[in-house]
Amino acid sequence: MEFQNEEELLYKARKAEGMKFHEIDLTGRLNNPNSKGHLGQIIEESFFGYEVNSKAEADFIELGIELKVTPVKELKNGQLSAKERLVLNIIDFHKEVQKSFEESSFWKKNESLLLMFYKWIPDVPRGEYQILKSHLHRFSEADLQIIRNDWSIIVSKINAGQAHLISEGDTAYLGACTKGANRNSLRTQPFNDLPAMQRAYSLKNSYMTTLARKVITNEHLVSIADAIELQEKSIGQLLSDRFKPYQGKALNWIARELGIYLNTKSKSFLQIFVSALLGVKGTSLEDIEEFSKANINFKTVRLEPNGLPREHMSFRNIDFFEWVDEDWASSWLRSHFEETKYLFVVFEYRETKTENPNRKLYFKGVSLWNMPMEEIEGRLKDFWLQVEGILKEGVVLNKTKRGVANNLPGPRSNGLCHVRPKGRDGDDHTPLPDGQSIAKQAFWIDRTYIGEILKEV
DNA sequence: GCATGATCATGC
DNA sequence: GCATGATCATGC
Repeated sequence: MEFQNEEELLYKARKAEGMKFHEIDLTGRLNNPNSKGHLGQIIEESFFGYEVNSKAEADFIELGIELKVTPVKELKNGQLSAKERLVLNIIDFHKEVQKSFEESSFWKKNESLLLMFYKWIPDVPRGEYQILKSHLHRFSEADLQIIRNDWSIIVSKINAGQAHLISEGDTAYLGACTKGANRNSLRTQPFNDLPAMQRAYSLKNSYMTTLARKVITNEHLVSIADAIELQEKSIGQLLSDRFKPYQGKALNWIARELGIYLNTKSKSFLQIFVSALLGVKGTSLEDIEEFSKANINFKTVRLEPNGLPREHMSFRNIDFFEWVDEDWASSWLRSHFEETKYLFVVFEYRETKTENPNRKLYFKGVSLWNMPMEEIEGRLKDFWLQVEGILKEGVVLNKTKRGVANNLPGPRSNGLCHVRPKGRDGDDHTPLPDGQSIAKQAFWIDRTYIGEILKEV
């Protein structure tokens, strides 16, 4: 079927809204177990009636529009979320470095995307999935500035001979995710003899989630930067600049200046502080567009006069059954640190607690950080494997004077991260795969490592 | 002084 | 009720 213009195409695409895949499939692809997951092909073939292809040109060539069929899911709290990142075209490391953004394979193929969102439901046959929304997506100017910057980051890594070290965490909206049957899907790279994992451009899960919520459930977010500002600065630079006027100032001075009440003990302290400094007082941080799309999380850090935090930094509690069920490549830990950026909001004490129990807190600055790939595939991986081994062999629990000791890797065991308890009390237990029960444990990053990252702030 | 196990406070 | 961000407290 040929479409004369995009209105015609969109009119047709919208007719799919509300339909289930078994109502669309005319060629029996749904029942073919070898045609795994290719719901997009059913749409191409049975709904739009054109031959399935994998050409470099866009799917609707005449219109320069690329078709993408992509799942969303419902979270436990009822909110809509992208089920996965949107995987775009494969990157040819050799060719891409010779191009400008405008000539890039990314832009050539994905400038206009016809997105068809369908709802994925666990344990339901694929034919029952329903198309929720057809949407013609064009990048806003502000998004485009960030994506240009992301594209340059990816290309400069290839130029630096580091195609094998690319990580999704390096960029904000546009990622370069691994794509291939397995870890042996390797390709050569132009400036290094080391082979690199095959990679494709992708729009990050967080970007797709934000987009789905906007398009499907009309949720609106607050933006902190416009296209003009983003033309000159990355999000990281922009944030440092916004926070700069307050650097080195005492917290109570800042609070007075901004007309906010800050109780450092309160859990909403960080929200209030950051949103006030960014000029969007009262907005919760997850409702800030740029943070939501780039999957930026927040952590407060309080440095002691020696430049180290007093405490290690805790993350989510560990589900030990999940740990042994997954393998490293698909583990929560790996994906989390590959896909998440952290904005550390750093404060410092200038006196020790013994010198002055009522010491003041000063704002030191912010730092946008993601765990480098070398670290993820190095110490983090070793740690993950070590824990997996202990869980499979059985955890050794020993009652001591101070509670129950275990043989999971503790602080300083690798300089990066460790396992430590985090629960209501010592009786707040969780089951282990070996049948025992242990006080709830969390994943922690060592304070020395945090201190190291924040040295330059 | 720090590792290490334990616990608090808050918000959903 | 529980996860999460944060902090306490003590023995080595």
